[in-house]
Amino acid sequence: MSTRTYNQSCSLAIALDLIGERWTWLILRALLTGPKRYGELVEQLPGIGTNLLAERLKSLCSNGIARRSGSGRQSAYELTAAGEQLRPVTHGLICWGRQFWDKAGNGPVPDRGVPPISKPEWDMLAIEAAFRPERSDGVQAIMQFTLSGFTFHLVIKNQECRAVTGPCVAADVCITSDSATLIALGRRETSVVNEEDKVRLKIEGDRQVFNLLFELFE
Amino acid sequence: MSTRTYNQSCSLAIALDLIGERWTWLILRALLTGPKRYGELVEQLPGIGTNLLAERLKSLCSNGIARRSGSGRQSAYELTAAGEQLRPVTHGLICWGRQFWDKAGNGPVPDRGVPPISKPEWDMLAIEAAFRPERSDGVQAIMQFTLSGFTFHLVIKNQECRAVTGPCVAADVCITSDSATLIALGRRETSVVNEEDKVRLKIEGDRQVFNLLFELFE
DNA sequence: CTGCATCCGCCTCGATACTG
DNA sequence: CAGTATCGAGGCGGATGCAG
Repeated sequence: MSTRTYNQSCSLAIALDLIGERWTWLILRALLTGPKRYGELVEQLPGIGTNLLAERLKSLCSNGIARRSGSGRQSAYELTAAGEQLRPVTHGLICWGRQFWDKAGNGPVPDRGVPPISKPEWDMLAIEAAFRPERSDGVQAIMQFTLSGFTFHLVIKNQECRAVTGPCVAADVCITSDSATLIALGRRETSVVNEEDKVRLKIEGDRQVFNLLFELFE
Repeated sequence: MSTRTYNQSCSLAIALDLIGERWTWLILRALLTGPKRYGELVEQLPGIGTNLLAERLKSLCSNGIARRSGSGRQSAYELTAAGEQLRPVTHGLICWGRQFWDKAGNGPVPDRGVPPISKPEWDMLAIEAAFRPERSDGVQAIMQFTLSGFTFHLVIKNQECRAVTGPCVAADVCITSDSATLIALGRRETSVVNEEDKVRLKIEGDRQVFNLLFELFE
């Protein structure tokens, strides 16, 4: 409960006092895709101690970065405006981290032998981060993804891209696949036809909109 | 030496495995203002254990984020291209952290009673982060700062702003002050005349260039 | 059943002392 | 000057307990 601090008059040190401790930024990753209940957070943060999660949430709330929404039965945690402002920074960090992936999805510091964990929820922010607004002038589209059974959709509008949990009836195209296949496609290590043949990729709807994936994202 | 890892196939988690541990980002803060020797790093990171610094540096080097430059007598640590790419992300985090300052320079998680530490070196990145490139079209200038005895200069060119340690003979304006005064000026809590009267601010050279501080920075 | 609080073993951290 | 060695304190991870 002592909450170690750098105690420096420096914006960076203060920011790190607030969100620099272990797990905190990953909690924000989860909250950046919408409000989450305590149990959902536990699920999206494999290995976190439940006590630690509770403490981090308390700290985020008392510092005005998150808050509790709803009440009793439906209570959940959501970001405040200050928390929401971390979205572009998080995108930047995600873009930076991409270069350290190897083909197997490992970082340079893998657990000995243990294969890395993967959750389709994490791809939501990764896709948002890969969006290049400067290429999207005048583009408006909704793309729905179902990756390994998890469904979300991307709203592209006003040179912004936002990932939202759940399906969307107004989607221009629905893509059913998994994150590994999408990554391989993005890296041009395979082709759309090939992946459709192998049933790792299904495209329903406007294939022109699907092709935006290659034009607007990197 | 076990280097705990999140072990997730997620760019953000991988990035945090690399630079998310305690002190690491503050080491990068120091290296983002130029190569530093071991002793200089210790000096700019009050409270870090020397063993921890050594371990972090080893880890940064082995992951291709920093490297040793020079040799033997003159050896120092500097960022690689991958490390340098963290500059905009760090600027973003600094901008985000600014809102949590109180008037006294404390963050929301201050050490009980202990006044926060301040080093003019930290202001270099803070000023860089406050630079708004979109306002600087066609502007080219060099501003030299001496804050609490520490001198650096700002090179503004091509809609970019870069802080460099040490003086610059080609500076358009030389500013002698301290960071608290500059912050108060930026917040419009005081005026240039007032601070010059009280000898907390000295401006030598082109005052027009000095005024760029209010136009190009926030 | 969800949302935490408590407890405990271990590992990281922080400070100091020491060495090439 | 540039680290390495050591050791106590505390944060972290996992299991369990408990209240609404």
